[in-house]
Amino acid sequence: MTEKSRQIVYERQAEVLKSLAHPLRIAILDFLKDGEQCVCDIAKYVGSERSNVSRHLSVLVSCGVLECRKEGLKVIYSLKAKCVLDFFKCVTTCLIQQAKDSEKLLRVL
Amino acid sequence: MTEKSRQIVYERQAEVLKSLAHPLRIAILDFLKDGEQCVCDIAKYVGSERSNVSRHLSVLVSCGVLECRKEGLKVIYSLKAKCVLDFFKCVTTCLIQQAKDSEKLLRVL
DNA sequence: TTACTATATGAGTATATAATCACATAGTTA
DNA sequence: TAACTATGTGATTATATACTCATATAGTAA
Repeated sequence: MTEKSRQIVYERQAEVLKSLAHPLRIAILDFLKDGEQCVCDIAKYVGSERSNVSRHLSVLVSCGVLECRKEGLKVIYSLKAKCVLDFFKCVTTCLIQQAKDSEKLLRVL
Repeated sequence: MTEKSRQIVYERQAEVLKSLAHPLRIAILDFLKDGEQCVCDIAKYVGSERSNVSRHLSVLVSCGVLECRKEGLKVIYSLKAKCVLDFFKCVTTCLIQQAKDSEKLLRVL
């Protein structure tokens, strides 16, 4: 792999990770892990405007994390790359470690 | 878990994922997966200014992904949450799927 | 047909993030 | 001591991202 194509891979990987790196989009994943849902129900769950949710959904679709299909008036979104759900265990490990470190620091102060 | 604390968890998870969602920081992880390194060598590897790299490193440390120690003049950074390396297999799966989908579309056009 | 519902998108604004340069600090070596 | 090296940080600017509102489109139902 050349230096240039390595850079491109890093950029594309960053795009996918960026698509996951937003509280509202994480809430969407958390909702969809239990099954497919339409935009209106997703919007209700995450507590944001439909237009905003629609845009966040399209980010996730364009990165291949979600997929969607039309069903009458509704558009039904579902998880495509289920492996992203595994990320959260590791992320939670980081957060717990951070919390422990803060605690340790507090005891020294 | 209350609705409010759920939101806070999503936000903190997003912070950690955001710390990974940058090409330069992914390059750093790629370099550090083979062992600890000082800022100057990391900067050489990723091809960016030390001051810039230093800032990116501090983002990763503050999210608990990296840790560091002083050794004389140098500061040595290393992977703390090695589990983040597992993310890249899944991310690559998304990218390959995307590429396949584009290919499929091309054949229809 | 008209009225309605679900979804998507353009434009504008606010906010967040990244890169650069200058400078500060800490440790090293002559 | 002075000169040097590695690292970190403040300030500025450029760019990217997210949210809101208005509007467009597509399908449904009266």
